[in-house]
Amino acid sequence: MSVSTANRTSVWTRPERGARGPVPSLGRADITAAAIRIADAGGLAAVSMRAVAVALGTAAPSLYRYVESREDLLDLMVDAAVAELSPAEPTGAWLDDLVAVARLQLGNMRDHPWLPDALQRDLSYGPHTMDFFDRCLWMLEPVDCPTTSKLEAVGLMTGIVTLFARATAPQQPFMVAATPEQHPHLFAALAKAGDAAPRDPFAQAVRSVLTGLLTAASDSDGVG
Amino acid sequence: MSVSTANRTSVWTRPERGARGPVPSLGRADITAAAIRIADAGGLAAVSMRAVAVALGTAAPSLYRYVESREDLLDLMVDAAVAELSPAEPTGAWLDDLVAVARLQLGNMRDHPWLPDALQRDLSYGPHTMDFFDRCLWMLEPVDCPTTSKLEAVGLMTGIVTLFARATAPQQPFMVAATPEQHPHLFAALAKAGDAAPRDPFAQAVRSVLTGLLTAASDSDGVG
DNA sequence: AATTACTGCGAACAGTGTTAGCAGTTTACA
DNA sequence: TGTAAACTGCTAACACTGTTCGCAGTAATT
Repeated sequence: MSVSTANRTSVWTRPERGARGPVPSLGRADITAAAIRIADAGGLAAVSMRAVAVALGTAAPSLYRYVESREDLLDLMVDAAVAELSPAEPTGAWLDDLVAVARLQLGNMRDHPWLPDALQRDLSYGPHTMDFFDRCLWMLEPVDCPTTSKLEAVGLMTGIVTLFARATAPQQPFMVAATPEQHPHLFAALAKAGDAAPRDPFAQAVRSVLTGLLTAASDSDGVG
Repeated sequence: MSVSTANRTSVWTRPERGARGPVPSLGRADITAAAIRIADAGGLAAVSMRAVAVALGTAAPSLYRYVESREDLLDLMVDAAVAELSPAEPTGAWLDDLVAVARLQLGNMRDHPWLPDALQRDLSYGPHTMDFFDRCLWMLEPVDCPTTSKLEAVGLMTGIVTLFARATAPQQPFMVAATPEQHPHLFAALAKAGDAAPRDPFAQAVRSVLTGLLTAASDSDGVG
């Protein structure tokens, strides 16, 4: 018996190779590794089928013997990247455990800056991602709340990590000039920027959201 | 005098048209409107220069008389969409004000499902987006904390809204089958899904993050 | 030995953003 | 007014993308 959320065909359900023809010179692992190397260097946009192919010394159409589409390849990349973060076992302090997981994720996205982009697709989770979710749910065992909420919370946590990963990325958002007449508050804010760095907005945000979502929260709906 | 965060050339600094040639048959507003119409119907990927061009009865290269690149067009689209949300004036209750703003944003992203995608580019903010930031900072005037933190908080709020906008979108994340042996906690969670819907995770998350980031937070690092 | 199923890949297709360059049009300046 | 400068609109084209077709070669099955 097994439980799944959909039955779309994906890389994970398709066998890696048949048993009839000549032995393939590549494997999904090779292709995935090459793609990740390219993405680490040049971003997700640099991962074209042709680029991956030349990195492997073959031609682009050959890749379609191993992968059904570029989307498949991106799914493989995500799962391979998620495999790199190995969260510790639960200690019982679920909030600390999950904040530690979030820190791991942030580091993972620093190692692979393309990861946020790859995550925001309509992706299909692979086995390592499933392991990851399972770990997080294990950590959340002491929490008494519906399991759907726990999954939601883990998903939102991951989302927030991507937000921070993006925000810390090299490029700064661009603004047209702010004038004191049209944008008085923004002008004031930009003029005296750099007052004092907040302590740890990342952990702060993660903790806030997790406690907010997973805690009984008697007076939280306020003005609704 | 003015304050800006960068001096990259962008749509906003370039004049809409010169003063020498024949009067243009289009304007940036027309092109932006057409592009938004296409994106509303078919997503951001459907917004190709050629598609926008035929929607306007012209050829693709003509658009480059009004816009320097597709990125420029996307920047215009974002600013036009942001212009549609007109947040109320501050009431003094900053948290409630901002939660209301977040709700407006969420509605805006429901009207324009491409907005999350367009927002997570390396975009350059236009005048309406500046107005929006200014409004938010105005709401945050009663809060005593560094202005950089306020800007960060508004940015993070917007990010969280995009996460929810995506999560509520039609497509469901896909998972390979979860087995009780390999993923015991995930299996249990998926098996008994649908216990009880949480009350309002959106407002919950927004409130949590905002208070977490903007409040003096005497005991917020808790168990750490 | 024949069949079947596979691999690897050159050629090609439909699509993308973008540029070159040209004819025609309007303004600015002499 | 005449002329030069600056602009518009657009056809053709370039370099790129993901992907499919179909063919030659290879290994396992029957």
